[in-house]
Amino acid sequence: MPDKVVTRFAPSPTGYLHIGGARTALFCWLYARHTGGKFLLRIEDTDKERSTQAAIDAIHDGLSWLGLAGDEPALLQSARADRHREIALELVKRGAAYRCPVTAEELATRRTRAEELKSQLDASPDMPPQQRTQKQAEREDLMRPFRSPWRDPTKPLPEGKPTVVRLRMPDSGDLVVEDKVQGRVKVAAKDLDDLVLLRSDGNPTYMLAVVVDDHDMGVTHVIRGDDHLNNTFRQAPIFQGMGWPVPTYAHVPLIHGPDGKKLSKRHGATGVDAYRDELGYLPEGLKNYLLRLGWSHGDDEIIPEDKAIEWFDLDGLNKAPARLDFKKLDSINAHYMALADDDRLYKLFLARPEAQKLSDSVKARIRAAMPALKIRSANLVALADQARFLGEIRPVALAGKAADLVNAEAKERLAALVKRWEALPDWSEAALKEDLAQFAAQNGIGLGKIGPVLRAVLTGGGPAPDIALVLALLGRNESLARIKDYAAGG
RNA sequence: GGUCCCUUCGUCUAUCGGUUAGGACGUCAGGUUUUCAACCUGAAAAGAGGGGUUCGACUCCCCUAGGGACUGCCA
Repeated sequence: MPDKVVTRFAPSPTGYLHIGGARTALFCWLYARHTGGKFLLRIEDTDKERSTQAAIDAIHDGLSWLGLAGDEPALLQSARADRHREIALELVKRGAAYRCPVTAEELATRRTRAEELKSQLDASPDMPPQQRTQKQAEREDLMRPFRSPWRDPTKPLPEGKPTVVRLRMPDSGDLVVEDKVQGRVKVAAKDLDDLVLLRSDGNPTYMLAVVVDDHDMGVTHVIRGDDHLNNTFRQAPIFQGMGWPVPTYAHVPLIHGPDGKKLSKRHGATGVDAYRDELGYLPEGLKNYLLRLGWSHGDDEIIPEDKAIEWFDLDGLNKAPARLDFKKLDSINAHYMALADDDRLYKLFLARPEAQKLSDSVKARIRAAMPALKIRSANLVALADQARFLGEIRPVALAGKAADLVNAEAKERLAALVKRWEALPDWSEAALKEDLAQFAAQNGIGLGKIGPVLRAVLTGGGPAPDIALVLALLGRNESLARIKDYAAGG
């Protein structure tokens, strides 16, 4: 009987939920759902500087927006320091770790010396060969993974000097991980250093905390960014030192910006809150896109949540990092926009800054136009842009291309038309429909050309309105053909 | 520098030794719509390079190049 799957998402609070983190959270969540297991949350808040309550709230906020809340209340890593210490000491007792008096400063000096040597070697290519090889040897020695002299248990500790607890890495041989995404990965033990588990002030390090927490939470599958792949070889020996089972690992590639470089602030949106607030995406749209980024199920593109749960598996994950493509995000989100409930979209629209100063009658128009607005908007920003024209009824001078479409007489009539519209308490279906048809017929410009004219007149050259939008405003989404019939038939 | 990971159209990807290398987004052309959008049809567009293994390689192995991660008493 295999144990129930337990996955976890363990972000450190940085002020927002990173889009890449959101994707790994999604994978963890989907895998738990797919297998009927549990999805847990842990906040790695041991860095007191960064870990404010606001930063933690931001993570929860992003996750709940995406519908990825944990199955149990989130664990705060900082609250478990005692437990971590306990394990560190147990590890020492078992001989899997040891106390070491070498200070951080001493280690830093080592690194500085190595860099010094490198710049010396680089700066003087004509250095005498003997001197060169000597310096190179010294440097290589310094660059080697750190093994403390005190890993020898018989070496006595200096009196009164503070110590750290270091992990005793295996002396030789290879460490092997069967990663569900990356396959079999092997690292020689000699390339790993004896990392610190407990600082000299008695506080646990990340490497220790992760392992203890994962074990205590019963995590069976660690699905995380592949920037942690190397860390696996530092963590597995800790599990083994305690005689704990090592979880199954799946290291998913990171998301890169459109230019192929690691996603960073300069690419624009890195936090999911920006995708929601600034870019106006729907959570289901963003989720579907994120899922397809690095994972596939044949040729399927639009994958609703129930299908995602049914189909998701670690096997489908790609090994290469994927680039963000906003055009494709738009296209996928557009599907979900068209599917979304009108009232829901209307509420989302009302919450946006664009909607703040609109009058009630304009809002009513927009609500009425929602069925047409949503099918032509890839996201809420585009929707707000489309809706803008519904709120900007005002006569302005014809300009640009639109002016060529009508003669002087027509312009006058149009001005009158607009005046009449403005005088209306609200746009009634009959009035507007009639006016449109009449205007078109009188000017012989065809209903189709009314679009640009309207645009110039009503919005002063703003966003392109759409004849279908005008119709939607009337509460309908009729075809242009019907309007033509109407105009022709009188 | 060391260790590890990655590499199919511009982008996301399918292919799990035998295909005219498929799909999606984007792009371009045409059609429909007397605007835009939407929609329909079509087109261009890919196995990083070099060696092997094999009857046969995008697929397996090696090398090179290019990207990335880690290399802290940060997480």
